[in-house]
Amino acid sequence: MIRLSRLSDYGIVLMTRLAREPERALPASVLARESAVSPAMTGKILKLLARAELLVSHRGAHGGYALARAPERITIAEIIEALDGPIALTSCLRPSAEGCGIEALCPARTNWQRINRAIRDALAEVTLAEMARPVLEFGPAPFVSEHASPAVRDPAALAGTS
Amino acid sequence: MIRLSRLSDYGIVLMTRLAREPERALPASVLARESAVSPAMTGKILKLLARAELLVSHRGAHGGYALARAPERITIAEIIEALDGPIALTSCLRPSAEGCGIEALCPARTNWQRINRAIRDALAEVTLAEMARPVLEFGPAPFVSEHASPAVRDPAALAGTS
DNA sequence: ACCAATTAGAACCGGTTCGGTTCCATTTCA
DNA sequence: TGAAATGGAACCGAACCGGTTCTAATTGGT
Ligand code: FES
Ligand code: FES
Repeated sequence: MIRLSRLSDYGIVLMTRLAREPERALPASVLARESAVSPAMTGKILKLLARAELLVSHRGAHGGYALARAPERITIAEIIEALDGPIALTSCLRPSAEGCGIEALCPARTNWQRINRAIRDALAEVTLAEMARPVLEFGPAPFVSEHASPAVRDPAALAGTS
Repeated sequence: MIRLSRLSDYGIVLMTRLAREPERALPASVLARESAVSPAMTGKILKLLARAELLVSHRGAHGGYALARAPERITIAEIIEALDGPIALTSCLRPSAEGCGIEALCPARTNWQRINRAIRDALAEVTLAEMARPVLEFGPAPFVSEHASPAVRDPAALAGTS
């Protein structure tokens, strides 16, 4: 049903958290805690995002991750592509996949591309900055979401360490 | 990676085939053959589409399926929703799913909705008629596509029974 | 009346994917 | 040198999903 992989889901949440304090580097552990994503998953995801150069990492004690660019210049599409590979609805459209040999014949092809492009554009138009922008006007909301590993669903996280 | 389920993929192909001759009812068997989708899958899909009232079915000998409305009035979004349920990227947004209890708090929520809406709109703006519109100008293209069950990939289908 | 064609609907099955974890190596700072 | 981090890979189990099969109900033709 056109679903987003959990990886991307969590990834967006984590990035959103980072977008609240650009420049500042946070270790995976606190990102995990404050975003209610399991530490293991968090690690995996941050590593991927760093490899994709959406994050810069600093190793060693007092290390951590920080956004590689300003939140306004990072799009949801980029995050998804970093974590789940290129955005392509059908296997036919996936770049290197052996997938489809008869593109030249298939009458549906360019139409698929139209749909694909539409979705890609939609995702590319939402920036991290927009996602981070709090919805409620009475102060910054606590950073907790169901976009969280099933386990970590204890309200303790609500304490808001930020 | 934001992928479309095979069910919807095939479904769109089948619907596209039907859109070439609206009004006319075709039995599942010939739809399967001409669209290069396995007969079993075809049956399953058509039943779902009929139940969703996108198709009208006629039982018994000389039965078959026909579009319930004009191709211009059927959107890709409808087809996908008929086959794979409501279009919702994250589990939080899925209607009845127990999913998320803290929507009121989650700062990301309305932002997710924005993304979701964007995609939905993109899909709702492409009609079957547009999909059916052949791309090449030299005559109607043969109806074969990789949007087909792995098995049925024999070029025999190219014979074009239409 | 009967048979063949066809849809309706459900149950079932095997495989792939993916969410999630764990382990070890490497880097950095105190 | 040791604690705190990230880097990277391998691994596992389970849910999902593509795909099949079987039986019942309906309809038209002979
Ligand atoms: S937690 Fe449900 S919308 Fe974010
Ligand atoms: S067959 Fe590959 S695009 Fe349709």
